[in-house]
Amino acid sequence: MQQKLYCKMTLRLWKEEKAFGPGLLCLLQWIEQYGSMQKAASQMGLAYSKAWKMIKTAEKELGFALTERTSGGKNGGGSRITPQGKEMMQKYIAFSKEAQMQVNVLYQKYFGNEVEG
Amino acid sequence: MQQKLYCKMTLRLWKEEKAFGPGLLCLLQWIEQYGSMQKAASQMGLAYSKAWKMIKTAEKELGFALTERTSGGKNGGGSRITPQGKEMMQKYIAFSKEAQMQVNVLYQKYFGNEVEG
DNA sequence: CTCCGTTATTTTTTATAAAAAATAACGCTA
DNA sequence: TAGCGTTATTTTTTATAAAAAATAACGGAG
Repeated sequence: MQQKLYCKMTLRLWKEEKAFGPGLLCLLQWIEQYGSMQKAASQMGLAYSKAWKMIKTAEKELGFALTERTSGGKNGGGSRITPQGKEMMQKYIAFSKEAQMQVNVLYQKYFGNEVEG
Repeated sequence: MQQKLYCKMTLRLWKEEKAFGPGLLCLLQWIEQYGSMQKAASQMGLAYSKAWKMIKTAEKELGFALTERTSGGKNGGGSRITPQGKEMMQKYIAFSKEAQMQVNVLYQKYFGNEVEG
């Protein structure tokens, strides 16, 4: 049996550059779990330098810090999510979830009777 | 004054590979206007070979022809949109439009009070 | 049969994005 | 002071995507 036609939706927040999207959300979630940018990037199969640039760009665009990062010290330092960062994550998750549900309904309305194959 | 935060939504239809998206829609619209893949691609600043691959992939995934293409003859041939292709375009446009409206409402709900700057 | 302007297809080149690597800095510990 | 494990940053390399180029085929007109 062949795979059915389906719809992928992506929501990205922009200013001059991309400010927030699904990749960044995922990265932040892993940072939250590990307390480390390096471990988070590694978990995602992402180059550390890429992860670092994503966060740097997003924070510049948003105008506030998503993470608080320290280097050096007992365990070498680490990263943690700021309250504003956490709020952003929660809002984006809720926004995406609700949007996805609505789009699913619309997709059924327009493409629900597509044959599979 | 700085640009405000806003949201970009993209809707892509998939099977194994990407089957339909905003780029392909645009390409088909220019083909409809010009009756030529070459002119349409040129209009979009797109390489002809890329345009050709996009259509070929989409038609393979969807399982039906979006365009009917002829080469040779009086004016060298050309491309026209099949009835199924036209229907696909119309459905995708309506789907996107309605989804965009709903997402705009949601965006306001979640991010409508963001400061600009 | 040759010319024309298109589509069809493959190959080569270029541009872009990502990864990898290398180095520095940080600040605590011992 | 040296070592550790992290973040910070730049440079180099690699991978991917797109563009460009080249060639063939098509089929009607002259």
